[in-house]
Amino acid sequence: MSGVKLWIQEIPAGDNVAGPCPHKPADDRCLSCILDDSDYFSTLSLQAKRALQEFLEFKSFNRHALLYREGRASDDLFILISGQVKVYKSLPNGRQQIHKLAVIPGDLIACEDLYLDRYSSTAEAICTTNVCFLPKRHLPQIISRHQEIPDTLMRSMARNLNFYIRHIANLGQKNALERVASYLLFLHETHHERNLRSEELRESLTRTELADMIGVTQRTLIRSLKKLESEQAIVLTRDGFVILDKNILEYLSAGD
Amino acid sequence: MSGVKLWIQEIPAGDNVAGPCPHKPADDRCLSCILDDSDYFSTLSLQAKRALQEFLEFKSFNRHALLYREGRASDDLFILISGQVKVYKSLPNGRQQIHKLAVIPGDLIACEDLYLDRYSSTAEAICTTNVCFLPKRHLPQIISRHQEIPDTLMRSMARNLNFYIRHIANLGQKNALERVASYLLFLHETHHERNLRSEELRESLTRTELADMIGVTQRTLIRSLKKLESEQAIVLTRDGFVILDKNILEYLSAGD
DNA sequence: CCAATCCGCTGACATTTGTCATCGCGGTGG
DNA sequence: CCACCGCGATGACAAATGTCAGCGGATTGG
Repeated sequence: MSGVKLWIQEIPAGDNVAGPCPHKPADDRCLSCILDDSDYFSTLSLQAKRALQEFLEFKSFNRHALLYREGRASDDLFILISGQVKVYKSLPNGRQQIHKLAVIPGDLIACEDLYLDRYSSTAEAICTTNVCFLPKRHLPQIISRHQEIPDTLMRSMARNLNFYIRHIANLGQKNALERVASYLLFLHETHHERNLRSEELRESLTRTELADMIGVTQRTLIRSLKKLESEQAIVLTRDGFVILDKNILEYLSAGD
Repeated sequence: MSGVKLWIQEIPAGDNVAGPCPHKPADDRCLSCILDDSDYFSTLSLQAKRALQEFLEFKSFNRHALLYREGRASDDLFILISGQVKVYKSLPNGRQQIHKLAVIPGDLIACEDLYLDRYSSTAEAICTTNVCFLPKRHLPQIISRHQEIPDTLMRSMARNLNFYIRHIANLGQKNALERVASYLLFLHETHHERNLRSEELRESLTRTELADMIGVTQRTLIRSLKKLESEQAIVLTRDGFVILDKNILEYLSAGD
């Protein structure tokens, strides 16, 4: 895999601490701008950013393009810049389970495969998406020089673990309606986390994808959405939905 | 939380590489013996082990005792020495979802809460269990001195991520029978991984706990076990089961 | 020895979820 | 403009799963 080189705005020598990049608006090809958007990487020192810059490359994917495929040699780690990526596992019976949506810039993709020879999942862009990728073979070198990097990775992995645990609890103990309500609330949170204003939450997944994420069939998903609508919790719109009453939604997501 | 100090067998100066501890049989209070059993820690250098030793403490728990409780201040990281621990999350509706069983010596417990103020789950001993715990506040110091430590932690976290992803796929896309079959196969694998010989796999969870793990009710779990028995895949025994035909089990775990 | 308890197990029935076939809308390309 | 296709949506029915009440064996403690 190969891509476009990234660069960092030159900053007066001696300025070693992290800080917002001077570009206004942000430049998609400037590593500092990219990392400033990220929860994890924004606090990296300039040196660490420079070290990353040396090995990071930039690449674009269109809808339905695969970042990587389950079973292929696992060579790279990905950092989301913009767009959305779904990561899923295929089962012997042909079904798919989406276990992760990367939507927030800075989200790390494939960190679970860091120590595996082959990717354990498939990652697919669900809209036009920009990422940078970091060949894994360079990581030991980067890590040995910059202790902030493993710390950053560990923070990201720990956050992922918590996300998965919540997902497991939802899948294991909630019925379809509760799961759908939980997902909509989750979407609402990330929406705010990204500082988006609009009342309407745009849904980027198809009904079938959403069903594959929350572990039900499309039929059941739609039944649950209708139920939420009839309970006045949400309104379905053209390509998304609006939350009418967050309390009702929370009540329905908990189940009794 | 406080416990008993661990120690390391003195080894001639200059011997800096990792190696099996000379104790035969292994000594439960000797850190080297403990770590030798672990996939992750066994390769640590002697210096790193010594650094850990300084902060690790040993503690025992009886069945049903809690290592920590969801919502309490998250101060420690745990390493399993012997016994078994279940880690679960409680939901608003009163149900529990077990997301992790620590059964193999060296298993890390609570690493998902490393960067959180409070534990996000509850950990409970399901039999007499020995662990050591490491106060999190000492980690930055240990990490800055020994780069192998974050690497070890990351390996463990990556493995956990993969385990969770598989669990999510099972919960989301398999029916009860397939999940039960998958779990039994998983148990069979860990059994071998621990070099246990007996044909009979001892089940340490109650039916209800097992149900809480695979996300079904106890009623459904038993239905599925009976089905597996009637298909000649397994035989239920006094306190465990025997796999009669691994192929049948694999076939049933895949679903078509 | 008995009572109390925990746990595995079962039947009967209600509810949820999946399956399958089908319809219709909206976009897209010839 | 029309044919095609992907996607959302629906009804009817089948299958899986949950709920609840209850039985009985094993263990524990008096």
